[in-house]
Amino acid sequence: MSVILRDRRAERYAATRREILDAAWDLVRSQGLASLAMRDLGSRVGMRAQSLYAYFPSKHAIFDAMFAEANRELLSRIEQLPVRSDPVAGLKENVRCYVQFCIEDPVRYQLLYQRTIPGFVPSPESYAPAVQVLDSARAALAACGLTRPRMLDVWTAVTGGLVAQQNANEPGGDRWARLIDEVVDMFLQHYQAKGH
Amino acid sequence: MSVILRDRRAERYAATRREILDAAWDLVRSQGLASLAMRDLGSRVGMRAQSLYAYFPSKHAIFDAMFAEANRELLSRIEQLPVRSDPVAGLKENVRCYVQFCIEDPVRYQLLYQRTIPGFVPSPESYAPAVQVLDSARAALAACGLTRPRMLDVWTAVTGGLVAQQNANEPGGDRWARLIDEVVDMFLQHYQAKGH
DNA sequence: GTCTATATCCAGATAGAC
DNA sequence: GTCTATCTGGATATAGAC
Repeated sequence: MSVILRDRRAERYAATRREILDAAWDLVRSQGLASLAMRDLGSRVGMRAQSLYAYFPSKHAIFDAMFAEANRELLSRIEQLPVRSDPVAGLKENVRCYVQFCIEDPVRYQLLYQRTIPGFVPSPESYAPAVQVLDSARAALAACGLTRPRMLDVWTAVTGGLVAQQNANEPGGDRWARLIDEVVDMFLQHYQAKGH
Repeated sequence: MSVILRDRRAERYAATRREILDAAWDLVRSQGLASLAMRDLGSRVGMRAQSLYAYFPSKHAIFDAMFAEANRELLSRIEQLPVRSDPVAGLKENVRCYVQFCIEDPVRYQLLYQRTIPGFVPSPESYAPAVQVLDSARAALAACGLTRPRMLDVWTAVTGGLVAQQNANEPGGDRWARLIDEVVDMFLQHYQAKGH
């Protein structure tokens, strides 16, 4: 009778991949996205650069895995937000979660939202969670009675603008992030008024 | 008696610098900022890469000259806007000018507002006009009775957000740019109301 | 001011032994 | 799965002749 065994080899393989990705995050955070080099990455995990190719077929594949990982992390946080009976509270929680995620790691933000790596295009699978994140914002707005596409565009501009200014001008600070409530109030007062 | 002669040599030198910068703009627009290479640039103007060093001491110096040029261009456009008796009209004209400048050339936007070139830091002289541009926004807001620093931060977030979304998601389009009036109205209705 | 020649260094990726 | 060895190509920048 056959027994089910853990695949120790696969486990070790996955653990090494995990280790490589962690090292890659460390490196890009300290030296910048564009400066990630296979050699540095290899030596960080105790390998020659060439050996990394046993785990990832290319450097862009590493970026793609990081891109997917970051998107999944954001989606996971959004999905774990408590359900609010007050839709405005829900909307504020949604945007707070998004802004916090974007400003707590400017390099991750750069990878996800600014396309600055020559030749890197994320795969559709890696990009997919971002669509769900946008859907969550759409749903949060709809719960507040705001369903027009234009309103979602203004919403992404306003919230994305806070994050962009924060990361560009004062990374690590909160000069723009602390304006969230004020900006959401401004938005809601405008669009929840009659006439829209 | 001495006569004043044109310095033909200096004129030629300046013209060649001008030609190099124009070629650099062409190249980064078609291939991306990060892909600008001295060889490509040289061959675009009919030189070896090494000869470019007679005109610019380094590649970063070329980026710095482009950075300065773009900032001066924006400031020049802002300063040439007609004076408006209606401060709201003045504010809208200011932001329209800014947004138009940012979206008509996404690569220039990337150079000015996203720091993505490893090691490149603009010189203070090149950066200076950007301060005056921000001052013009501050003045336009003040003319509308909005003088608190927080209001300027919200303003830069809102207008910067429109530009960031436009360039990131639909470069060359106007899906966010056409929301300017609506967003300015939202902003003014909020901050020109009593209580601020 | 432009050239050739070169220095120096780096990159991503592959082949094949073990 | 990791290594050595290597391929191939890229880069910025300098030296010195003309």
